[in-house]
Amino acid sequence: MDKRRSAKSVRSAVEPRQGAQAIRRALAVLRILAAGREEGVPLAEVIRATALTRPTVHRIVHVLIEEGIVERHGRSGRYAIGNQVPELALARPRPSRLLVAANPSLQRASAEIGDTLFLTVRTGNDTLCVDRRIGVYPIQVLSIEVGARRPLGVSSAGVAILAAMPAQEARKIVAANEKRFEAYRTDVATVLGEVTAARRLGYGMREIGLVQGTKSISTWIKTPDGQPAAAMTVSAVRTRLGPRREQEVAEILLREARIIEQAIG
Amino acid sequence: MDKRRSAKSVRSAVEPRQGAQAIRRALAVLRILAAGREEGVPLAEVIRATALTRPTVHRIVHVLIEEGIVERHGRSGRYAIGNQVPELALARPRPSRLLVAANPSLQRASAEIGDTLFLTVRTGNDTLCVDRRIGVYPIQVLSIEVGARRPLGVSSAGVAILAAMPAQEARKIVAANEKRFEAYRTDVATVLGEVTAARRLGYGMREIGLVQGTKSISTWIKTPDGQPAAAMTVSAVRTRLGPRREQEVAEILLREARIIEQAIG
DNA sequence: GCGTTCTTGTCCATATTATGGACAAGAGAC
DNA sequence: GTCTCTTGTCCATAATATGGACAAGAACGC
Repeated sequence: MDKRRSAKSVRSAVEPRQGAQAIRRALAVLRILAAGREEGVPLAEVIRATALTRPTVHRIVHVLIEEGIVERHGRSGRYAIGNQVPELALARPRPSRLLVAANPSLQRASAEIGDTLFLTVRTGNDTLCVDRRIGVYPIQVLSIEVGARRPLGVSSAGVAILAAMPAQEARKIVAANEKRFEAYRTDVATVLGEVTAARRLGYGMREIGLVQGTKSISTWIKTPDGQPAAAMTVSAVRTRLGPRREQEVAEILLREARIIEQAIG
Repeated sequence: MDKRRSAKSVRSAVEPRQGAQAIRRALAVLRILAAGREEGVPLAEVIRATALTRPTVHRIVHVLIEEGIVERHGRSGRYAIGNQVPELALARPRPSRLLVAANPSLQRASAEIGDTLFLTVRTGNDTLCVDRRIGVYPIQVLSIEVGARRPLGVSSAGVAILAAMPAQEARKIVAANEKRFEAYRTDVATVLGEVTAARRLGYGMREIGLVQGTKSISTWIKTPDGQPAAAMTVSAVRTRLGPRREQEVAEILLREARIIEQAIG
């Protein structure tokens, strides 16, 4: 408790504000629910993912239902993000600067590559798909949709974003997501290995994508202050991304990532 | 405290869940911030509008900033809805059912009337503009944008929505908004008078719109269970909405409102 | 310059609030 | 029937969030 006093002058950067445990917990719950999209998430999984106790999660979720922030699905009893969240979101200008800046690059790269392209941002300890372009090639990986949210580290976009940040910060995020990795059949060590490999390679890559038989390549996009802002990903059936083509695709993605960085600078 | 026990069996409908004061307060703050759109709201106004104390609002707002839910604008120091809210909103399917159902009616009415058309929903104690169609007439009321949020009662859409609900419930909402009416130079008595007039007339009307020199006409749209779901509004410069044309416009709005009610039923 | 009136930010003793262990009850599986 | 999964609830208690009081800064007038 004396720590608080001594750190007074640098608090904003260093020390989390106190006196709002409940609010922080409610937000943690909301973020887990957001990962469940329309179908929602059963209570037990929220408890697991947040490491909170049953009564606490139960209370939070039900208060949020009363407030319209969370909805409960009739038959399944799963909890999901409610109507009022997009209503609050209308207060912000849309589309975001990043989306505007990335648009031409996505257009260009999609035409050039022909496979599905994703734009993914970091939000807290998650990755969030914010844009998608379908290519011209007849076989496309469509399983990841705009709004898809996963723990940072389980997708190639997540690996790329982690690779673009200071190693220590990346380790902290990966550690925080440990409990959630189980559901994706991975673990802290595997993810950190992939991140290191991505740093060496200059881009993120997954031989085995989240979808069976697919392969993904991701480049990171940094803000002027060096923080990773987003990742640009190509996903395709594995046979379409052999070593030679991997090289080609990576070069296009790297080129466009630099262009987007200029645009948001 | 003994009340809680006796009401046990009907709690879900009657009694608000306890043990989450902080979360409820944080949401109240967020809703006020949402009304400030991009420009945001100064802290003092949040304190006024929520009737919370300064330290409480300050703490809530700054925790929400740390969590990315709220942003603070550089020069003005105002607080606004942050980036992470639309990110959470991506978890929901867009566009909403109402928007889909109302689309053809808005199209048709807009072409027929020629003035600006708004679709407005109720969210808590607020009205929220969720769609807008610009007409063909050269003078258009454009000051109200998608995302605009006001206390229920200050706009003709709000009056229409209040008129469509049980009188007692409407009174409760109007009373809850009392503190926020000042900023719009109105009060509880005036609003209740307008609501009564709207009930008699069958639609909401404001001779003096929120924008100087404009007039608005609104019809309500109800869900199958009789709850008001939205309002459909025409705004125009006052001279364009004389008694005869008011009648015409109201009839078109009433016709389309019934069609939308069928579509969402 | 100095006072006045705004604003935002902070401290800390305190009472209220949120917490979680323990238990209950319901739904499936076998 | 039992076992195992889920969700929901109670209530004594500790910890949390609260708000009165104060500080400090900004903008204005003179």
